Amino acid sequence: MENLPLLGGIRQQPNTQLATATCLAAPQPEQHACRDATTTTSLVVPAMSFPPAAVDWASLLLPRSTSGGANELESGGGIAETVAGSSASATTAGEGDNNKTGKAGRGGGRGKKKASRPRFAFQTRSEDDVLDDGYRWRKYGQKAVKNSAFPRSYYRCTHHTCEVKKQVQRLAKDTSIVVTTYEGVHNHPCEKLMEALSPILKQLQLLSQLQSCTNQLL
DNA sequence: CGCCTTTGACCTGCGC
DNA sequence: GCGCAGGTCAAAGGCG
Repeated sequence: MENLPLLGGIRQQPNTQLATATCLAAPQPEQHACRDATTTTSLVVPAMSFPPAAVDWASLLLPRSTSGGANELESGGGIAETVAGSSASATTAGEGDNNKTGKAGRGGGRGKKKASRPRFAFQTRSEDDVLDDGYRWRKYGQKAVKNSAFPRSYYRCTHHTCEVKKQVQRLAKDTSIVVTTYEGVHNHPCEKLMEALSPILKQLQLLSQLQSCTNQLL
C-alpha cells in the first residue's frame, strides 16, 4: 500500500534522444505541471502527491519530442527512463487493440510500432508490485524477462474507452524497487479521485446554497 | 454472474 | 533467413 516515490529516480539515459520535462508540483487530473526543460530529464514526484492518482502521468510527456526512444527498463545499469513517442502517431498505430482480428489476426496488429504512444516509467519503493494509482487495471499478461529474476506484468485500464496500459516490473538489482511504465493517456477521470472528491464537492454546493440563502435574507 | 488472474501459445520486431 | 525476446491473446479457473 505504501508506495514511496524515489525522488529523481527517473533519469534520462544518455543514449536516448528524448526531450525532457521537470515536474515540480502535484498537478490536477486534467493538468500537468510540467515545464519544458532542455537538457536532463528529471521527473520529480513529490512525496505528498503519491500515489499518482491525480496525475495524468502520460500527458506529462505529450508535447515532447517525437523521436521514438529506447524502452529498456534496465539496460546496462540504467534504471527507469522516460520514453516519449509521437503523439500524432499514437492514434494511428492501433497498438493491436484497435484491430483484434480474431485468430487470423492474432498478433497481427500487435507490436506493429513500438513507442507509438507516450510512455514513461518511474520507480517506487514498495513491497507491493502494483501501486494504487486510483485507476482500475486488468492484468492481461505476465512475462519472464531476460536478465531479471522477476517477471514483468502487463496491465490494461479497465475503462471501456481507455486504452492505457502499464507494465510493472521489480528491479533485479534492488528488489524493493518497482518500475512502472505507463503507456498512453487516460481519457476518463480517476474513479477513486472522484470518489474522494465527491463529498467535498457536495459540501461546497451546500455551502454555496446556504450562502445564497443568507444573502437573500439580508 | 461478472470480473479478475493465471498461463501457455502465438505473433512481431530486431539483431546477427 | 533464423532465433530470441518482448508483447498480446484467450481459455480456464478462482473469487466475491
